[in-house]
Amino acid sequence: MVSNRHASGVRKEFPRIAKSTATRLGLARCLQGGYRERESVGPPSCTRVFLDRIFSTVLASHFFLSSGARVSSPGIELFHRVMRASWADLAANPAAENVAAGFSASYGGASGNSRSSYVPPHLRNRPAASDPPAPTNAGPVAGAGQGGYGGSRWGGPRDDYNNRSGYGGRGGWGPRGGSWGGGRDREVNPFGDDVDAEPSFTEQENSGINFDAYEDIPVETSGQNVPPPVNTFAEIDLGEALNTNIRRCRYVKPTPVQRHSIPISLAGRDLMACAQTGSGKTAAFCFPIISGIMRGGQPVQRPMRGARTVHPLALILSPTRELSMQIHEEAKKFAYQTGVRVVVAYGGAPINQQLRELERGVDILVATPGRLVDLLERARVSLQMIRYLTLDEADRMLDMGFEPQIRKIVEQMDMPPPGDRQTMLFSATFPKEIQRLASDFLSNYIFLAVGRVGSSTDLIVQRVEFVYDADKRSYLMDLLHAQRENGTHGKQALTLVFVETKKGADSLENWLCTNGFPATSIHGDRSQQERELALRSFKSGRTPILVATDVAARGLDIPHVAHVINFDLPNDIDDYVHRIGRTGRAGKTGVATAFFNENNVSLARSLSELMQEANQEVPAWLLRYAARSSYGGRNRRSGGGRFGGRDFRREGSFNRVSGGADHYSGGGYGGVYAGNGYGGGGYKAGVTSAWD
DNA sequence: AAAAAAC
Repeated sequence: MVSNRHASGVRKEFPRIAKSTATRLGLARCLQGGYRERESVGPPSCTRVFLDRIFSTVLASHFFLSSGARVSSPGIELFHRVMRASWADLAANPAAENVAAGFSASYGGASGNSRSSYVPPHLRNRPAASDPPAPTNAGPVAGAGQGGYGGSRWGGPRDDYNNRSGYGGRGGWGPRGGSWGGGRDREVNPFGDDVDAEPSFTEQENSGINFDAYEDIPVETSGQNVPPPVNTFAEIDLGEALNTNIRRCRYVKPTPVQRHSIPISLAGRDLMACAQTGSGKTAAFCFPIISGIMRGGQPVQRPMRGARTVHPLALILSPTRELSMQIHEEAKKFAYQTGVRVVVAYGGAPINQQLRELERGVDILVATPGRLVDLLERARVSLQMIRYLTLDEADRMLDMGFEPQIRKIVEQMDMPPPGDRQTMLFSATFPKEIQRLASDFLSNYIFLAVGRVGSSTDLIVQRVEFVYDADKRSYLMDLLHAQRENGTHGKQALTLVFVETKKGADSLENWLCTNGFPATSIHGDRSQQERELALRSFKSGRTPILVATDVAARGLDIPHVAHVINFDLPNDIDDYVHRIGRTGRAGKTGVATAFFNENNVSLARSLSELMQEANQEVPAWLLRYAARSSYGGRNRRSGGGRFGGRDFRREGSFNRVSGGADHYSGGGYGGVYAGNGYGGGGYKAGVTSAWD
């Protein structure tokens, strides 16, 4: 029905073709070139004028940024400052690269182990833990929160670090053993020495965070004996190899979530953390895991009886394949030359290659639930050595569709129980029910909620247009043309178009391509190959328009998304928040446009409230819809969601963290968290918290 | 009601 409306849409002059052919043809056309001139559709002129204004601002910032020109907005100014610092930082550390090269040079000679034997991390080339070789590291502050498990929690301190020869004490953080011959095991440099398709894109993405806004970021922690936050990476003793990688990633300072969560994790504590991706969340849970694995503290690695079962030490679960891939990519950077092996496993891809990767040894396994269950049932993976468990997008993972699988993995296989492992849950929203579910997995955990980086600046301009279904394509065309006509030439400024259904995504992609727009699509009915190709093509700017279902709504960090269009609004305000969070990332500005019509009245209230809190202009007609509908946009999960959900253990105390209330309702939240009038316990639909 | 997640 819905899709019929789409299908029978306005543009009769563009007859639909059989999907497969049309898509292929369209794709080919898209790949060849930019937008074709639009045929003769007269847009409402006032809309056009307005759009031109927005786009000239937003897109200008995007493009001037990449060309180094200056834009006089405070946010951009900060961005530039950070960027300069980052590059300076890199330039000041050419030594790091040399060190790496040196390691590589001594690589072959030093490692004479059998190539098939997996050397557990704690046996790999380590000097004594008490003597971290830190020539370039500012003196590590002793005891920066690592009290928990340094050596005692999982067995005594190891003194067999030095059983490898060939590395001087200082060089001890070199490559893992067991690698020789044919370069099969050579660790690929994930930092782009190898030519990547989109170097200019990836280079900046992690450094553009608006660090100067940190002081404004509100933070709430609760739990017993919360370790204090740190202000610099130098305060944390993560090890030289990890520090080198942090420099390579151009991380200058820890982000707020890192400042708080890393000491907590290093102290061995369980954690429930509210923070958006794009704020360094992946690093926040990867650093302590990698560091902890490098420190050893693991008893003897079990002999691999039954030959093929592997025993990862850490498990990171995420709800989509692409997110797992992204986490894997990130984690590989952090683990580069640390000897810690990161392997990813997800469905839709041939399992054999993943099995081979696993057989070569795995310390950190990143996975989607389905494939992991498969691997567990085949006894190719055992969880009995798991010391770290991380659920990314934990609210989604514990949602109805996923919860049974997660429970199976965490509770019904051979994973150590809470307390014997360290569990870290990351999500943006932690409604009470989800917290209650999640607490089954946790032991004496700390709750942490961190605001959005740079949220106080209005990085995302939110717009809502009333558009009937039949007019949506025409409106979309207006938007895309306005974007193009502002000098972007269809390159780099990426547009992400969300639709409700997979069918709708196919249909819209087809229509766009047929009309000369370089579009592609991603959704769950496409093959994994197609999904990955689409994402790459979008990221690289080759097809700067991506039509997506909610598979792309969460967690994906796609730099340079200038515009998110909610072609179909979601029924859930949380999903809306996740979707628009794909833009305005890393200190950049972004536009989010939503097409609203009478099918979306249930969202009216929560949407208008959300927009008001974000200091956005709310159209009068939307306010009228909102006033008419009572409980809009409410969903089963969003009870009590505010500021990423507060710690449900404190729910008894109705007060809002006296002294902290100012904190939350102050200007610092850019609205999404701010000034919510939703007193404790009560819940109104629109109050979502963090953005991811 | 839809989407996601194994083969």
